[in-house]
Amino acid sequence: MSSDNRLSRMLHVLIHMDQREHPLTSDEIARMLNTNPVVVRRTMAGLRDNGYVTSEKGHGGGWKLARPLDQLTLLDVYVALGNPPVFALGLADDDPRCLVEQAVNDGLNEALGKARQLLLDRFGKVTLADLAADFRKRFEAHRKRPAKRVS
Amino acid sequence: MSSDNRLSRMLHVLIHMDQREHPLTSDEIARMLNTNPVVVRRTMAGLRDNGYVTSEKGHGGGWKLARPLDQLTLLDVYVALGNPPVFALGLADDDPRCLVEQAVNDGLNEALGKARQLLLDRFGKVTLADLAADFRKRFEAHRKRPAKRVS
DNA sequence: TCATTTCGCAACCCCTGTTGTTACAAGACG
DNA sequence: CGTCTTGTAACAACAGGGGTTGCGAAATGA
Repeated sequence: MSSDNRLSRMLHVLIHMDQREHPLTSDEIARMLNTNPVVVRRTMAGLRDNGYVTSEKGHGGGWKLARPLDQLTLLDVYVALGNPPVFALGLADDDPRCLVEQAVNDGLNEALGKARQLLLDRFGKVTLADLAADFRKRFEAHRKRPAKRVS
Repeated sequence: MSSDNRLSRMLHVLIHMDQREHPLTSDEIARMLNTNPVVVRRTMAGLRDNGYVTSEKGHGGGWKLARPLDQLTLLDVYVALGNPPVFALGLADDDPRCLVEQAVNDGLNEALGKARQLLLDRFGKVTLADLAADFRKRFEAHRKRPAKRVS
């Protein structure tokens, strides 16, 4: 597992939750994600703390969406996960004495900062409803052409 | 180690190499980077294989720049390091059957792809000479005002 | 009341990739 | 030949996401 899949997984789950009436249990979600319920609870905890989903214990319990998908952006979910690092690339020393390294840091920071900003701006503009709409389009196409296309 | 510091380190070293006449040994470089010579050789190997630096054994040996800094971009160095992953974020499944997950992947891939492209485009436009020029500016400023400024 | 369902959470191990370290071979120079 | 220096293999250290087990607590239903 080289990379952090939490955002991807949470988006996936949230859209499924919107498609269903009843709450989803951690166990059901775990099967969707090919993982196990503890990982699900651990990851969803941030979304719960931010009020995007609610969890209920006992019979008939599980996870429910707390707001419509068009009021939830990818950025909201990303932030709810605790702003995990975007880049695998980093600086050798954040506050170096060497003037050469300071110049290098500034050059890299400018490029990384711009890329990060572009990414997060985009995340902030895309709602989960946008992704769900894309899903519905695929679903319609799939009904008409259920055979596998191998391009 | 949360992130990959090789690019940052190599940029740092290459600019120092340009400031000096004689070859730099792995040992000297290691001291600059607060690491040890084996790490230096391992990391510089990619730059050597791409012809950006040369290495010589024995007395008076070490590492030398093989081309001027204005003919070396950050992208060149990045690629010479083997195109390491840019993002710490990734998809749960690269080729999912679930249509919801496909929609999520497309949404994320678009945002990540654009950010990656912006970053690498920028890397391709900045030469090591640009960073060196920034260093020289800092150096001049430092000579006039050597006292620490704490903002 | 009691059993069952379900979340909450701590504690641990596993995996992957960078970094650090030791050891040794091989080439270059005096 | 002796020393300097790179080249490389092998392995430990470390960090962070992910997986697993175990147990507690709350809600439900009989």
